[in-house]
Amino acid sequence: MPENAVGSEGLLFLTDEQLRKGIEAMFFAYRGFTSDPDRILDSLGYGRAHHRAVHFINRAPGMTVSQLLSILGVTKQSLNRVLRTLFDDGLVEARVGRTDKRERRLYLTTKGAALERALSDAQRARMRAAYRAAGPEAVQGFRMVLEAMMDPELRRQYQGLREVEP
Amino acid sequence: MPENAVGSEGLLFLTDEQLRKGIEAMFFAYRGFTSDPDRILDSLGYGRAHHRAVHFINRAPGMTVSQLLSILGVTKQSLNRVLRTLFDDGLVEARVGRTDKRERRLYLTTKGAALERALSDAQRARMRAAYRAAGPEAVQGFRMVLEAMMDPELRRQYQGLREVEP
DNA sequence: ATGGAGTGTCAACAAGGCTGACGTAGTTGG
DNA sequence: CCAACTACGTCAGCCTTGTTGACACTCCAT
Repeated sequence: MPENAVGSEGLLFLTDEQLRKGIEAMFFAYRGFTSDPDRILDSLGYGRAHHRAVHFINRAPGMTVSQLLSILGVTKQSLNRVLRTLFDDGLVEARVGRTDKRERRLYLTTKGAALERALSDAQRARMRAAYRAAGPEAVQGFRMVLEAMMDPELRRQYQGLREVEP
Repeated sequence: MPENAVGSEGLLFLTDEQLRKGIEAMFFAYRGFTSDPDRILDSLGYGRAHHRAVHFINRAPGMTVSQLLSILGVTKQSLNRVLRTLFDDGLVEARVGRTDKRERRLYLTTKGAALERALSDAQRARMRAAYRAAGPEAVQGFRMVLEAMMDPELRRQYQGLREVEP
């Protein structure tokens, strides 16, 4: 891309035009990013909120409700509406905390894990294709810019997720 | 980042773990990406939908309603609700098309341009900081991956915006 | 045993998507 | 010149997902 050339000393490349391109790239790419899971979710009567919940419960099984709340950054009323449908449909189950019995530890059921897999397969396929098309160094850069763009608190959530014992 | 090392031949890096990291990076980064404009919009009683409209009208002044519809990917009823408030508040004005009088060409007013500037300044500041932190090659990679992640039709929208004559 | 934390729930509301249907002005093709 | 189509607006109604405020319950910790 000669017209898009980046100065080798890395000072002149921060024009408003470059920044605007980056902003629009985020906008359009995010649309693509969510479109495949959205189709699956739609066909099942779910929305993105369900996807997010299922994703992070799969990511860190045994998570409590308030941990999930803080990751998702929504109110508990909002999350609860979603969690309830997931319970009712048998995708997620809650087990009472062992040491603290007020807590409800969240787990995917077999059925929930199947949905999670379907959703993430779709999303990974797109991500894989994009990674392949762009190449390894591009992927490195992609991740670096995204991490730098997060709020510090969110960056901690991003880096600090681990499995929790019930 | 040694623990994150990418194989120099670029074949082994597409593990599920790498892909999952990329997916979550998109999720958290997008939250950061929208947070600064969101604060400004909130204080004025607007939402993201207003931001998107104002952004693209600024981007390609003289755009018709249906062009904007196709870029935003929403229904006209939805867009109209937003446009009406922008007209009423004097941020956007519509001029009847010169050759085709059915068309309404959209322009920002001085006031609208001021809001657009405030919003994009905030967003650019974050983007600039992320770019600086990540470095020029990272920016290149960032853009490449994002472009590869877009739907082909959206990619055309992304690349093909230009100013339109009324 | 009392305060506070973790959770559920009810009610009410708003933004911003959607569909379907209809109207009006203006353009275009036969 | 008229019929058909296009661009746009609008009304009505629905859904998801977010919000606030209030209240109740269980349980942990001091």
